Amino acid sequence: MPAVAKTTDDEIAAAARRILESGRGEFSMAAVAEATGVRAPSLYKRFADRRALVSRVRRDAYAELGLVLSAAAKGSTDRARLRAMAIAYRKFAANHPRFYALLFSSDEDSDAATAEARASSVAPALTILRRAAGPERALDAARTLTAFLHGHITMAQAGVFHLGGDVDGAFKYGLERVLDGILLQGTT
Amino acid sequence: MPAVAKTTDDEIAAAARRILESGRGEFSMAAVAEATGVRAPSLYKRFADRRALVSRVRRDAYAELGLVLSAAAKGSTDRARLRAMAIAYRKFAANHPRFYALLFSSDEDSDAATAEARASSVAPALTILRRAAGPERALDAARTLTAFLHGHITMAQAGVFHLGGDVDGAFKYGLERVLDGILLQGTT
DNA sequence: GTCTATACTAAGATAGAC
DNA sequence: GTCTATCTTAGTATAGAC
Repeated sequence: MPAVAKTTDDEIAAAARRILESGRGEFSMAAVAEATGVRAPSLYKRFADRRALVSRVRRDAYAELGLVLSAAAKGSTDRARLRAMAIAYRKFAANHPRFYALLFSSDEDSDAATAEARASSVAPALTILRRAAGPERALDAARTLTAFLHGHITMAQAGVFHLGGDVDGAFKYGLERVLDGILLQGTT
Repeated sequence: MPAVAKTTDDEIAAAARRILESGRGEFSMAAVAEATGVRAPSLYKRFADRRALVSRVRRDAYAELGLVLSAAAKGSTDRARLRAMAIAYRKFAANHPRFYALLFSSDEDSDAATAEARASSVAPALTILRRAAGPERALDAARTLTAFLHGHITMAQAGVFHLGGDVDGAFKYGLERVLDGILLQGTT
């Protein structure tokens, strides 16, 4: 019975993610194999190459981020909902820095599944912004907010902010100022 | 005369930068050596290891960005000066993507020289923001603006924005909204 | 300071047996 | 599907001669 499966695609992807999050660098195929309980060559029966595995993990990351954002979209006003989503987004990145970083690694990973996972992770914010920033400005507003979030997170992780001051405070201040800018007047 | 110098620290750093900007990945010591016209081992007489060379190139990047920003800080109002600096910042990143990326690679590169180069590159913006956002909010405002810029640039480079819409337009819109948010009322 | 030569490490990927 | 064994590429860094 050597042809019996010892692992699955899901297990391999989960192991890759675990290694990514625990380590300080990328995951290697050898490390993923060891964590999965098989030898490295066996991985290539399930994923064509390392890129394919990275791509799969990236899709998982978009999916999980989407769930986190949807769950966070609570509040009595659009502004409150956006604020809650922004804070959840930042928390997700802080809890899973390398998993999060995968979302923005430019691997020319332009397959349809990834694009769809990405689009659906932003969808709830876009729905709110169509109301709160206007239908024709919703996309630009989403990009403004996301750019601020991503920039703040990345810079904090890179240690660029260690010139004094309170990073949490800077984030809260910046978030309110960005919301001030993108939300229509009268949106509380 | 084998003890005659064939190269200098500056030449090595310049070659490393060139390779970084032209290639699609990191620079290798071997490639830097070849571009400099010496053999790889010779580099280790001038830079203790690869980290030291990366660190040097990063400092150069901060210095050059600082010059670009200072030169761009023209305009009849504080808002116009900040806008011009933001556009120059984005252009710098677009022209030298990997050189720019070096500024945010977390190498635990916390030597004093780097910190100083970083601080001085932000100084002109801080001066303006002390007036335009208030002295006690200048630092937070600078971080908000920089986070937006860095986030937008990074996401564009990663290809995250290819879901339709106009990236340049999104940038201009976002920049004005962030300026709306951080500038005190009455700042034209 | 520069060189040749080489040690060392790491990683991705494949061939072919079972 | 999984394995052992191996190929290949690539890179950092050092030893010791000149």
